[in-house]
Amino acid sequence: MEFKLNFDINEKIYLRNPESSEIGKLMIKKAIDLICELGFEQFTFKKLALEINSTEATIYRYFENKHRILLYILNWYWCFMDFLFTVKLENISNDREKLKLIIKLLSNEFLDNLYHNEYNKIYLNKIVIAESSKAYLVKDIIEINKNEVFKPYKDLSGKIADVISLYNPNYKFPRSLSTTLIETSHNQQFFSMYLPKLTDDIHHNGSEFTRSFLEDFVFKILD
Amino acid sequence: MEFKLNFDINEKIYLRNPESSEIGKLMIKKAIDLICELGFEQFTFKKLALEINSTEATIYRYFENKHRILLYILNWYWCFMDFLFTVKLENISNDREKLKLIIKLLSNEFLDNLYHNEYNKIYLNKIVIAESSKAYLVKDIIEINKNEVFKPYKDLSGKIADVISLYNPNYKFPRSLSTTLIETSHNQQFFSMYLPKLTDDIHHNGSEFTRSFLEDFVFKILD
DNA sequence: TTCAAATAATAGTAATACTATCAAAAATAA
DNA sequence: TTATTTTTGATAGTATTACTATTATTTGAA
Repeated sequence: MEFKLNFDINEKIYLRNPESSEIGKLMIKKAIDLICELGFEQFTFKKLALEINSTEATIYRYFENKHRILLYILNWYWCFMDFLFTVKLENISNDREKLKLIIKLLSNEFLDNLYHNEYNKIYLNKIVIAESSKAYLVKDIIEINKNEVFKPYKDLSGKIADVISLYNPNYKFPRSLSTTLIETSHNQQFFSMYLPKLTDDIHHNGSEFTRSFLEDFVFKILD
Repeated sequence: MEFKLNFDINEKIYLRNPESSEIGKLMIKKAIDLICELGFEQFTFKKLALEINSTEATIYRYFENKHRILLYILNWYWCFMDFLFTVKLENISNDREKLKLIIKLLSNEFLDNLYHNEYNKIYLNKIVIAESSKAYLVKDIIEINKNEVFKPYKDLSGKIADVISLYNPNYKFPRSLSTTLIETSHNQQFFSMYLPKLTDDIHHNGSEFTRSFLEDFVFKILD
């Protein structure tokens, strides 16, 4: 049995909700494929239009620009991760185990085929690793942030910070440690793939290496 | 007395060495100002040409594209940091003090007016924080990396890793910890400026906060 | 079935990311 | 100093991107 996951993505990200039509859903699906394949810089609405047998004009009715599509995809991912955290952590009472599981999820061992096969999760993952920082490293970050488009990321980071504080109430930097975990999981996976000299991943097993690095440092910090 | 710092930047980054002419030097100087002011995405050769009272064609004779200018600037910065590390660490025998100083330098407390006032170091710093990941988060990273354009970054990271290993020879992830320090120093400073909820920097003093977070982080991991 | 909404097809504009040409100016070598 | 090479400035041009606008057609909901 499969479930259809649906998240309420912040309305300010889109002009028309892509979930509200078939072409809208196809748009997101193919955008994930294309951004993964071409990289965000080379990704254009024209190429996406071609892919979905439609026109640029149609896409522009859904999204102001390609940055908004990236935000939409990342928001969906963050909501998905939040959902995964909720589901997978609820039965676990031990805070140490919770942290271990969080790190496992951040290192992308969630790629099981449970839930929702609408979007290609492997592609989604590559996008998160290689493109997610481009969502916030923009000149108009202040304006964009006013629309709460980073709320799902902040919520997710907040949840991890809560577990950190539960595990060690005396630790002074739960939020910063939380974002460091998230961002470092992306960085180390990227580096181990493309710039391995920047890591200690001698066996080239990216996500497994990242997991062990993150687990080691989190517990050294919190114990 | 002031010194003129000169680093040998990898020849594959440029078509013609900007250090070899007045207009070339002005090009880099103004590129730093413009990238800082407009952000890398909005920065164009046309705008830079206008700024240096020249033409796009002239700039294209020095650099293939704007990504190469970014790489040039970052290479200069990494060489500069390497130089700073060498100079400031040579008198220090205590490895713990060395690590502390490294963290201080990574948190941008190097903005003294010693050495070289050619480039605006405050701007340079903002570029490193907000734009440096765009140098490697590109689709053609594999091709680009073949030209050794990230060597200064790898060397710098390697030096930090060496100090880490000297301080604690049993620690298993010196390189990954080193890059995590570098990248986290950028992230936390950016977040504390624009997305403060992602940090614990309640007093909004960016680089001082980053220093204390990283120092706590490193010594809990290594002690 | 009728009517509003969404889409496709097409056109067009301003800006970007280049490439090419050639004359003028500057640097350098004889 | 003049001659020669190199670099620059001025100009032009192309393909692509990032949009906006218009209208005819299709779809779908009342």
